[in-house]
Amino acid sequence: MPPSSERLFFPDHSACRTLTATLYDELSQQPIEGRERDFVAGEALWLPHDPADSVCFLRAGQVSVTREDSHGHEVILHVVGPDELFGELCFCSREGGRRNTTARSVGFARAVCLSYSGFLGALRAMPELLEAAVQSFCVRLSDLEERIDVLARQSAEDRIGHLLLHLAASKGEPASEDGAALVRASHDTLARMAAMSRSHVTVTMGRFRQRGLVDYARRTPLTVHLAALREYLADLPDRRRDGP
Amino acid sequence: MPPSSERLFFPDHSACRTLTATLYDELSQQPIEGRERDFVAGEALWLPHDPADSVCFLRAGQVSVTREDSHGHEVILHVVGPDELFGELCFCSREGGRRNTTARSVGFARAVCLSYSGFLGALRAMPELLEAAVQSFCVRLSDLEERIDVLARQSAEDRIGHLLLHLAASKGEPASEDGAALVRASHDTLARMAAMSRSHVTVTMGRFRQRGLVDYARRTPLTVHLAALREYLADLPDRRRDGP
DNA sequence: CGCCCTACGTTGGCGGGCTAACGTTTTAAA
DNA sequence: TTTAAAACGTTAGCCCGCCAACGTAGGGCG
Repeated sequence: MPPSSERLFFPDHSACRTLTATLYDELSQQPIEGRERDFVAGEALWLPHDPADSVCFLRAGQVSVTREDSHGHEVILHVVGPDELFGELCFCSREGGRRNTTARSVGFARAVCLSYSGFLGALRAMPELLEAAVQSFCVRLSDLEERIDVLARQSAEDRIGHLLLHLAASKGEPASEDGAALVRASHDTLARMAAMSRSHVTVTMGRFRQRGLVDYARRTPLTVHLAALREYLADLPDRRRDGP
Repeated sequence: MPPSSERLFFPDHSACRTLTATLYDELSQQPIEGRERDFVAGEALWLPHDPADSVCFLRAGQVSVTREDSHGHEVILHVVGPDELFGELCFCSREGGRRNTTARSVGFARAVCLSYSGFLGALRAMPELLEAAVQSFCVRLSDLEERIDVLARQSAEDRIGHLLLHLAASKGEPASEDGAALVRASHDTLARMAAMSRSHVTVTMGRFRQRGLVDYARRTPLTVHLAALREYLADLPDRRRDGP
């Protein structure tokens, strides 16, 4: 889609994920110490004080990884989709080897969890798995950097707008219309991703809808008009901070 | 230091880094396609439009990885210290395999860069290197999640306070005083990390200093009184957002 | 010594995002 | 059906963090 699109090693993440999925599929059939478990809606995969001693791979469903401060405000760090690796903060988290985050299944979910040694062993045994894992790490890092880029913006339109572009690029589904993407997220979810109040998300999204940058209705997926939104955000007034 | 401190796999990151350093040291003596380069102060290691096709390892100096929006506002994503792996976003960045970030040396710096295939090959060839690389990925992920946790806070004292705690935990040096840590960062740097204005950082830091939570003077490293600051932040008034 | 440059300090004013407190619409459960 | 609970919509007011535009302190360099 970008004007100067050359041949990439992996054009997008779906390729990475498919690769990863296949390999983890083989992996789960190996006799290693990984156990598959099912989770009902809202069940916790781990809590902040749990030891961070395993890596997980999501087979089906959705899992949200959140972090909350002392006052109970919750930030969504990561929404894990099928065939994604997660929980990799293991082995070196600073505060006593604990998770410091909460992982909950959204709806039904099925996940495979591996111990650290089991994970390393599998990486050594299967070269292609190593490649897939590196890809997975890179995707996560890229995702988090993009999240920081979103949170560093101070205007509400800037934050929500760029969050939508990010979600569309990473988890968006193709829309019927051309140059648009479907994003499944409630205003409340967007608020907890952008660290804004829910009502202000609604107000901002309302403005976007009036300008024809997005389309949505109650309980239906958002339609993001990518080019129009991008152009609008680029033309936003320049609020610069104190200079030298 | 935490009350319930059990035996950890790696008590802190210095262990990871030492391990990594040693291994990369061996690595650089292997005849693989990695080349070492020196950079003068302010020189760019890469620019946003450069292809993201290599992994780097910092031997000496400091490198800042930043991202800037369309209006030229700059956010510091990562300050790389000696013996750290960086530039791992390679192989799957969405926008055409470009960096989308800028890496500049702060002062003099020396870095080794490996191609993707060279990196993977080295991981396969040296099992201990694999372990070090996984550690490195985990550190980066943990760091970025903590940054998100900081940026998600809206009060200035909350943001700067938690940023200081984070910096003290990750890059802090032991202070003469007990329960304190030294952090080397200017107000301007803190501002670009917390996405705040420089002047407001100065105001907030001034308040912290008056309360005895930090100590600093011009051009000297900050002294952060960890326990006191933590307690102060926990007692901050509860600004909660609109509930159900 | 005088110069520049960086880093920290200070204030006034203003705008935008949060809080609070509602209302409306739709889905799911009882 | 009734009730409850999400999810989206709206407004008023206030606080706080940004902006602008200064001032001050020191370090490095000629």
